[in-house]
Amino acid sequence: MNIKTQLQRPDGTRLKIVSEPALKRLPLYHRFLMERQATGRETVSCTDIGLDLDLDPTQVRKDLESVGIVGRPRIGYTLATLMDQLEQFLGWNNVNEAFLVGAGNLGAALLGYRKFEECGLKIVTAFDLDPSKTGTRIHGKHVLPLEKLSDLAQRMHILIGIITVPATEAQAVADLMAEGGIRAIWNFAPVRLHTPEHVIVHNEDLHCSLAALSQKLFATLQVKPQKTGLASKAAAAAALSN
Amino acid sequence: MNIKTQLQRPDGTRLKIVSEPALKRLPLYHRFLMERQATGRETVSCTDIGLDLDLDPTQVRKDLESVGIVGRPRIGYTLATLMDQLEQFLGWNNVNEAFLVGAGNLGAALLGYRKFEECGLKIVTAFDLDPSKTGTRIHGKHVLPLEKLSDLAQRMHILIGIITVPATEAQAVADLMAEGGIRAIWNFAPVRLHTPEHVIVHNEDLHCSLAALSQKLFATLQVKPQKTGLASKAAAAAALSN
DNA sequence: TAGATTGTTAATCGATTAACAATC
DNA sequence: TAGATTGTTAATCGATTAACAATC
Repeated sequence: MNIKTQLQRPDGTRLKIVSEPALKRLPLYHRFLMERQATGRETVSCTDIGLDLDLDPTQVRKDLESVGIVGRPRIGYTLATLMDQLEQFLGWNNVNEAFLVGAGNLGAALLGYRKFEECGLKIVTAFDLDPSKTGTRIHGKHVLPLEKLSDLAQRMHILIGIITVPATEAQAVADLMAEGGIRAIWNFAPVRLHTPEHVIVHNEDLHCSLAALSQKLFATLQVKPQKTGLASKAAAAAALSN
Repeated sequence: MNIKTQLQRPDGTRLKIVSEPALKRLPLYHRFLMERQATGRETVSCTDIGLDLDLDPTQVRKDLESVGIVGRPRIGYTLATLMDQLEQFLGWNNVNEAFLVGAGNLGAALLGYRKFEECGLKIVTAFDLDPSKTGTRIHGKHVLPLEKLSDLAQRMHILIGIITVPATEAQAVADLMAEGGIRAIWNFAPVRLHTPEHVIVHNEDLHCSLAALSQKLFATLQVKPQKTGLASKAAAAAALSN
């Protein structure tokens, strides 16, 4: 079956294919709707959304359409309904249990981040190689020895794995996850992982992201020399002389 | 001046404009080269790189070309030279000092992450509103009260700010940063920030990223029912029944 | 009704991929 | 020389933006 065609779910509902850029915008829309809900308004237009998020209204409309959400000409979308539909589509009403491997600084931060649960992600257990960490709890969650991962993942039907180990260990962890039947890996280690075809990897590579940031900054400093204050002028000059 | 044209730096060197996707791949190339260096080989071809990173060789070549790196037909690129050129372009030989605001879990994790320094990012100080945190040190770095940020940023010519506060406070922090002459914000809070035109924002929104991941997982489970083991079949079935 | 907003099709833009000549 | 690999131009693909009719 072509991935481009609309898929049929077991219950007959159609599953729309939404492009990744569009997908990443949906949570932004939802967030804006929450703010707007506080104002008491009951409808929104794509113009409203686009204005706040600095996006083309047409793009917003296309995104909503791609998810199968329809509005009413002249009126826009009903706020509450739209929020529901987005939550539904994003799966925020369900719970996906996940394992996290690597109870270091970053791992601990993710374990302590409660907001993920609102997005349907529940990190249930952490794993680590370091015996000084295993057996402890971090933010209330058990840290188990790594060798238990694969077996437990299978028995608990865990589908999502989060990798926050150093780059050198990441591939080995990914292998264990694949072995345990995990189907999606959220990889925070700065390496590209090789996995079996049915295991998808989503890279959160802060190094790459940082490279993009520095470069954008550098380009900006070149193109638009600051015009506002002495201090900032000096700063820009200092940066250029690097 | 059109941002699309090649820019001229004060020293006459041309500054190439590289697309963001390409930019984010450059660190991956560098990483592969480091691995390869360990094997003792002295040259690489785009095919080698593409094979390891699962990228089209033509794309690799285009990326390198866009940065102004040239190779030799039939030979490829000299490993050491290529690494140097990438580091040069990415600015990893210089140091960019940065301020971080929000000494919570995530903030602390970033403060403790030494690898950023290899990429030219040095987080020099942290800031927080919480008086129980200010005055302390995290991973050796001072945590100062937020009100000192703007003034200090100006005096130290800090150009990069990192935001790891809750969504509700992020905009206020961004305003302070802009006031302090900061020109680039790495924003980990799940909100879109509004900043003056000359301040660029790079969003690292894990919520959005998670949405993309869950959705990809969901789509994969629909399209390719697992064929390998009983356990994983059960897992997939369980997920579908959600 | 008039006008704002959706729905939908077409145009543009940019990035990726393909093709092929140049070259070491 | 022969063949692998770069350099470079063209084709494809997908996402964004523009245009405009339908509609409440």
